[in-house]
Amino acid sequence: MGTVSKALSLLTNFNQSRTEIGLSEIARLAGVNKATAYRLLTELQAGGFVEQTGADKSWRLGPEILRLARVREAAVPMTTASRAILDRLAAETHETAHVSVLRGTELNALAHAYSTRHATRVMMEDAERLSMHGTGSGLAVLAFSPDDFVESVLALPLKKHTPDTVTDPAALRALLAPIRETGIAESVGGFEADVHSHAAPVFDTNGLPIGALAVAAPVARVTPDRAAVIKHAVLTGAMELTRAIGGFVPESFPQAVAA
Amino acid sequence: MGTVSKALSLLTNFNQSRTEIGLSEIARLAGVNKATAYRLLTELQAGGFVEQTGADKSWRLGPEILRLARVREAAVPMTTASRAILDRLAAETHETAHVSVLRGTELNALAHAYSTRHATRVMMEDAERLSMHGTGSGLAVLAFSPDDFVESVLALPLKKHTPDTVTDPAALRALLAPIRETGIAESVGGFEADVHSHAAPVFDTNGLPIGALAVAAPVARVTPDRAAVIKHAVLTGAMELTRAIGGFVPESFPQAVAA
DNA sequence: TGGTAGAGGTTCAAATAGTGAACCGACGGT
DNA sequence: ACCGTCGGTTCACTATTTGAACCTCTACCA
Repeated sequence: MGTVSKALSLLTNFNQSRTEIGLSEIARLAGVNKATAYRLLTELQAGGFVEQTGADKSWRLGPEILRLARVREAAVPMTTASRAILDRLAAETHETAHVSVLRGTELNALAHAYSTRHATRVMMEDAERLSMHGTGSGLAVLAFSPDDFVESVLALPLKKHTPDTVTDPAALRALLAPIRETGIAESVGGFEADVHSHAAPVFDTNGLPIGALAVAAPVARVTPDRAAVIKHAVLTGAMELTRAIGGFVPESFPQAVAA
Repeated sequence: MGTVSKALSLLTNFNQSRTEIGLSEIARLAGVNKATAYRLLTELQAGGFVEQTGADKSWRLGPEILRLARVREAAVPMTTASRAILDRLAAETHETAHVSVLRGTELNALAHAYSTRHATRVMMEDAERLSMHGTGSGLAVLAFSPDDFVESVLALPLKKHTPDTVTDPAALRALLAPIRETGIAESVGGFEADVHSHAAPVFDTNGLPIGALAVAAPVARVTPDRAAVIKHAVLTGAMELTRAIGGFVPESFPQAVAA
C-alpha cells in the first residue's frame, strides 16, 4: 500500500457524524502509526485538504476540498443538474427520489429529494454506499456496463442485505436481460426490507453508465398504476440528466424508450 | 517534498477551465516524471479522487471529492449558510457580495452573489485567490487574528497588485487598528483598480477568523450614504454567518457593533 | 498531592517505498 | 514511410517513509 493511499485513507475516515478527529484517534482508525498519521496530516494540511481546529487541536477537512468539488461539478455537473430533476421526480411519483454515482465497484448516493405526500417515506442519507447487486440503481448500471466490469463485480463477495437479496451470479446475470430490454431496473426488498426501487442508468460522454436515478417506495404502495407512473418518470428523468451532463445514450439502450 | 504533496499537487492543477487533463500534460504541469504521475494517479483513482474518462484516457476529479465536500460542509457549513446571506446582501447594497475562507496565508473566494441593479458590477470568480494585505477581506481577517499569524503574513513577499496596494508592513499594521475599533475593513483599489470593498470577519467555534464577508463596488458609486448602508449590511451579515456556522464572536471584537 | 493514562508532538536508525531514463506499441499528421 | 507524441511499463538506484521510544502536558482519581 503506497503512502498516498494511506494519506487518502485518513481522509475517508471523516463522515457526516464524525467531522473532527484527534491525532491518536485518526491513527487508530486508519491503522497507521501515530507519527505517520501526523506527518501525513501536516502534508495534507499544507495542501489545504485538512485543517486543525484551534481549540483541541483535532483535525477536520479543509477548504481545498470545496474548491475541488466545484471543479468536479464543472466537469460532471451531476449534483447541480440532478437537483431540479429530483424535486420533480419526488413530486410526480409522491415518493423518495435519489441519484447515485459509480465509485469503483460500488455506488455512492449523491443527492435525494423527498415527497411530502405520505407520512411514511423511504429515508436516504447522502454519501450512503449502495451495493451493485442489491439495489435497483446498481442493476441499472450493471445492465449497461461492459461485460468484464459486470463479471468483476459478480466475482466479489456479494452481501446478503436482506433475505430477499439475490446473490447468485447466474441469477443476477439473468436479471440484467429484461433491464436491457426496458431500460428500467427494479429491486424489491433487495437492499432494505420493504423498499421497492425503480432505477434507470445515467450515461457519461462516452456512453458508459456513470450512475443511476432512482425512486424508492414502500413495497405496499407500489400498485401497478403507481409503478407505471414511476417507471415513466424515472426513465424520463434519467435521460434528461444524461443530456444535462453532456452524456450520450448508447446504441445498446432501448431506443424506443430513450426517445 | 513528500510523495503525498506531489499527489496533491496533481489535483491542484485541475480548475474551472481545465477539468480534464491527459497523463503527459498533468506530469508536465506538476513537474513530475510521467511514470510518477501515472503511479500517483492510479493511487488517487483507487481512492475515488480522480477517474479516467473512457474516451481519450484523460483524467478528471472523482466522486469521492463530492462526498468529502459534503462532510466539510457538515463540519463548517460556510457555503450553505452563506448562500441566503449573500443574496440578501447583494439585494440590500445593490452591489456584489462575496464570502471567502482562510486557506493558509491566503483567502479563497467561496461563493458570491450579484445585484441586478447596476449594469456595471464587480465580477467574481469562485475559487479565486485573494491576498491578505490587498483586500478588505484579508485585512478584516488579519485584524482579529493572533499577532504571530499577522507577523507571518507580513513577513511574506507582499505583492503590489495595483499602484494603490499598501505593501509596507508598518503601514499595514497601522491599518489594522481602526478595523479593530469598527469591525469593518476597507480597501480602495488595493487589489483591483476601481474596486472599493468593505469586509467583516467571520469567526469559527474558537473565536478565530475563518474567513470574511465582503461587498465590492466600483469606487465611484461608494458615496458616504451608500457606504453607511454597506457597512451596516456587511457587519450584520458577518455576525449572522458566524452564528450560522456555530461560530463565536471573540471579546476583542467591538461588542457595540456585534450586538 | 502524587500517580497514572491518555492526549499531541518529535526523534532517528532501519527498512521500505519512490523514482525516472529508457522503452513499447499505437495513433495522427506530413 | 517517417516523425512526434500519446498512454503505459520496466527496473536498478536511492531517497523517503516508518515506528518504537521518548517528551510534555492535561485530566482524572485515590
